[in-house]
Amino acid sequence: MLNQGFLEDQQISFFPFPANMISLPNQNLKTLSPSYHLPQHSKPEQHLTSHFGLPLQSSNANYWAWGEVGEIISNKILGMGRDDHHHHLGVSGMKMKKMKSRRKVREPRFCFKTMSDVDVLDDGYKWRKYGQKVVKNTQHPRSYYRCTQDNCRVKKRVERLAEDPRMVITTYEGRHAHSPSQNEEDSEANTAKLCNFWL
DNA sequence: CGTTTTTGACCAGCGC
DNA sequence: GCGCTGGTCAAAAACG
Repeated sequence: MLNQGFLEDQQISFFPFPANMISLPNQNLKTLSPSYHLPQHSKPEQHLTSHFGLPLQSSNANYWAWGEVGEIISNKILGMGRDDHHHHLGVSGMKMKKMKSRRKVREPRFCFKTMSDVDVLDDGYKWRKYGQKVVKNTQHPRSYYRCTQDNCRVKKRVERLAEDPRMVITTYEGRHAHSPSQNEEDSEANTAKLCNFWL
């Protein structure tokens, strides 16, 4: 049975990503273990299927990948977070006022699963960690990251599979309103490769 | 010393 | 209402 869900009223698309769509720029590969390119056979994890409300799709590529094209309904709280300046005006973060629910904002979200011994894959963007949580029925904590770019509210969370600690689940939420970090000298190549990702 | 991470507390949503 | 759970905040600590 699927989890209650934000998915029920939206269209869902699958991403049986070809391996080359997900592969990271060469520059970044050195930070990854060899096993990153040597996936082993694995089976879809049942609890993940229900968590995301999506059947996993296998491919013969290097990755299990799945996701959605769609939107989620945000909560009705406005003025949260440091990219919103309401709380600098005397409303403390923990005493935020509930504002009238604006038009519901929906954010695209998708996730994928890779085999890697590093938790945070270098995707060309700069992230700041803002939380970590141990979720039920898992032994590895889930980490929450936010894009450091101003006016960019993209978030991602990273967790490791309890059943197979070699696997990392990365979930992106939102869409970047800017290009990946300009610090990398071959950022053009990065952008070229990653554009498949974010479009 | 500016930026990022850590970490416990807080919050909202859900099920009962 | 209460308790559980996942997501977020923010102060302090760590980092470079």
